[in-house]
Formats: sequence, structure tokens, C-alpha cells
Amino acid sequence: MIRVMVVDDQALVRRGFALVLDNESDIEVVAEAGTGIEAIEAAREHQPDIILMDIRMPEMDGLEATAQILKAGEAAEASDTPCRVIILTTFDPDEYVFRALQAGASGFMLKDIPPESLVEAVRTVADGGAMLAPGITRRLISQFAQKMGTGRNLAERLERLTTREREVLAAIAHGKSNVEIAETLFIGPATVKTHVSSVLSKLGLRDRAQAVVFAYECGLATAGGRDVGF
Amino acid sequence: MIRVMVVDDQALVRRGFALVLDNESDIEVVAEAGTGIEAIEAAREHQPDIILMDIRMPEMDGLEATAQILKAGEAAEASDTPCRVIILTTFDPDEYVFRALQAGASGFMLKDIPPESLVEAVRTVADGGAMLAPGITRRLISQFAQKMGTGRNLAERLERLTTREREVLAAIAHGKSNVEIAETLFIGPATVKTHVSSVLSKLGLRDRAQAVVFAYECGLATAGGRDVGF
DNA sequence: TCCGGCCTCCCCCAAAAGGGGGAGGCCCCC
DNA sequence: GGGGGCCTCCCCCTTTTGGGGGAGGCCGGA
Repeated sequence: MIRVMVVDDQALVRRGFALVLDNESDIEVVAEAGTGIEAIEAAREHQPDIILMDIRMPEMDGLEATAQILKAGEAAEASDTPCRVIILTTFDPDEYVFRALQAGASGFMLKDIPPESLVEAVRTVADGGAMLAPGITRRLISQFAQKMGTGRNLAERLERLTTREREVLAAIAHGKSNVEIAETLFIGPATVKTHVSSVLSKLGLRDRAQAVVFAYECGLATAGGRDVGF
Repeated sequence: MIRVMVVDDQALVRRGFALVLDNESDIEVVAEAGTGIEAIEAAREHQPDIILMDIRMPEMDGLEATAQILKAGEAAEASDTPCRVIILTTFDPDEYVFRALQAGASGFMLKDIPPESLVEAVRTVADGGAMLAPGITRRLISQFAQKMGTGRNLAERLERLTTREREVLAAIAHGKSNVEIAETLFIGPATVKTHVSSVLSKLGLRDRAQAVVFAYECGLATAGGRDVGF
């Protein structure tokens, strides 16, 4: 049995969703809430498996509530609460979807979907999957492909470098100085300078800062992996 | 009427999919192919709206075929061929999904889905949306959130900078030299040096190369947007 | 065998970058 | 009115960087 909580500031909408879901034999609506604050409270109390969350609400919006609920959930560390959130909103998601996914939402659907789709989304997410509105999936894909895909022509330029030069470029992209690169590669600083020079000239770059840009743009370095502790 | 082409090296599988789809009143299977080469040929000839594409095939795999078909489609520039591809595979998608999305696929499903889901996916994609297997959507989301989310603690460090300093940092992240920054910001080179110095000291960085790394890691600069023409 | 690419290191030199300090003007807040 | 923060620019200095050579050793292909 999938335990669901419905969060929406409009009681009518809330009841509508609840009725649709309760009509399914494997789904049970165990709680409702009308604000983000109430949602946090109710989530703690009823421990639902799935939360259907509206965004626009008084007191605290659904994104903030989502972030707090999921943070509390993982803090509890209990395996009994892999509570997952599906954002359900009326509005154009463009400005929200990013924050929602960052907050940890497992779904993002528009309220204009047919009831069966809502039920399907609940089951899918309860099953460990994720479900986005088709248009959102498309945008996510295109952003993903773009972000990872730029490397095409640039990666070709990369191939003009020798192995050693690529290693040096990677080190540069870590923010290392020539001396540090020399130490990590077990070669002399003069050698590093030679490699750096050929990297720059082969790639048509002017200085190591541009080399760092290049490394990120072509995918040799990727944001998200680095400890910027230096 | 949605015109579909089914590509799979196993004739039996192909026929199965075709029967399921042809059973729907709004879907028509107009072509089949058993290899990537055949698929490219058949796509040109029959101009389907949707292609269901297997990955593992002799002669040319489905990913390569997808890339070529979509490239040909956009080269044709004709608005009559917004041909979209749904990848349908048996195997663990982990190693393929990335290439598939880069190739331009609008969907990525596993063959173990129920027939209704296949039909739904075809309709969704034909309608301009995208559909991924739930697990894949989840992974895509987590990668997305991770990539964009690193900025949290680093973005706080960013807030210690003044407006001007952030502008300078952004310019550094474009690979500009101090003189170039001075020109784009309409200030003197000496002033730029001052700003650069305070940026570095405030962020605990050593040189502009590390500043570029920081900018990418905290999201001030993002891969994919830059022309690395310098 | 010899040539060419690669890796290693050296020299010198000019330019850029980074650090330190000082200074004037501006604006906002106490 | 007097700080204090910010933006602007100046000075001098050291370090790093990048460019231009040259050179020896290694290895694989012509």
C-alpha cells in the first residue's frame, strides 16, 4: 500500500486529488496539508511514502517545504522513510523545475494531466523511479546533451595533444601551478613549461586561464567533481 | 496518424512491436528495418514520425544510426520531418543512455515495459515531449542536480565579493586578460588588478587559473555556453 | 638504418600577473 | 559630520608565465 500525502492550499483541489488516488486499491491518502509549514509537520507525523506537493502556497512554498522535508528525512537516516516528493503545479515550470530538482523532488507534473497519469506517476515514484512531465523531460535532455555535448568539436582539438600534454592540461584545469604540476607528474619544472607552451600553441590559447576554460568546455574537466579547497 | 518505423535485428521482436502499435487506431507502422544501415535507408524513404530503435544490431548500431538519421533530418531543414527517435533496448542502459541522448534520442525505454507504456511513449514523443524509463529519469535528475547543485557552499563564498568583483571574476572565467577586462568594463588596467587581487584574496585563490576553476565549480560560469574561439 | 615524434631538460628574455601600500572620490549609514 | 565600504587609479617590487631557441635520449615506422 502506497501511503500518500497531498499538499495544496486549495482544499477543493486537494480533495480532488485525494479522491482520485484513494480510488486505487493500492494507494491510500494518509494526510493532507494546506501550507508548507503544515506539510512539514504532517510529513513528520504520518510518514507518507509519497508527497504530492503544490508550489504556490501561503506561509511557505512547496519547494522550500520539499527541501526541508527531504533534508529531515535523510537526517533521520532511517531506512523506513525514503519519502519522495512529486511536484504538482499549474504554472509554467520553467522557473521552478530547476529548484525543484535541486530540492530533491522525484517528479514534476502539471495539473492538467489526466488522472491515470497522476496515478501512474505515484506508482512509478513509489517504485523508486522518477517521472517528469514530457516537456520537462525534453528540456532536461536537451540541457544535458548540450552540457555534455559541447565537447564534440573541442574534443577533436584535444586529440591533437600528446598524452603528456593532456595530462598537463588536466593539471592546469585543477588550478595547479607549473611547479605543482612538475611535482605531481614527477618531472622538472622546465619540462612542464615546455608542455604548457605546446598545449597553448596547439589549442590556440593564450594563457593557462584560457586553458582552464577550454578544459571545462570540452569536458576534460567537469563542474561538480572538484573540491575547491586549493 | 502517427507514422512509426520499427528497427530491430530480431524479426520476431520487430513484428511484436509492430502488431502492438498497429493495433492502435492512431498509430501506423510504415516501415521496419533490421540493421542501422537499413534504418537510415528506410527512414529516408518512408519519412516516419517516430522511430523505435534497438541498440544492438549488426552492421551499424542503433546509436550511430540515430545520430545519422537525425543529422540528415535537420540538414534537410524541411519542417515536414521532425522525425524523433525512441531507443528501445534490453540491456542496462547505463553505458548507452548518455550517447543516446547526445545522438538526439527523444526517448529511452527498456523492452520490459508493458505494451501500454510503449504506446504511451510513442504518443508522448510524437506530441513533442520526451519519455525516459523511470530509473533513467531518476539518474538524469540526480546528475543534473549534482552538476548544478555544487554551487551551494561555493556560492556563499561568492557572496563575499562586491558586484564589481563578481563582474571581474566572470570576465576572468571567460579567459580574458587584465587589459581585456579593463576594456570591457571601461576602467583602467590598474583598477582591474586591484579587483583581481581582492577576488583572489577573498576567495582564497592563488591565481586567475584557480579563479576560472572556482567560477565553473560554483556555477558562475557553465560549460556549454562558451565559444572557445578566444 | 635513419628520420620524426615524443619526452625530458637547459638557456635567455619580455610580458603578465600578483602583492603591498597609498590615495582620492563617492555614497550610505550611524 | 564622521566613519566605512566601494570604486577608481597610482607607485614599486617579486614571482610566474609564456615565447624562442637548443639539446639529448628513446622509440617506432619508413
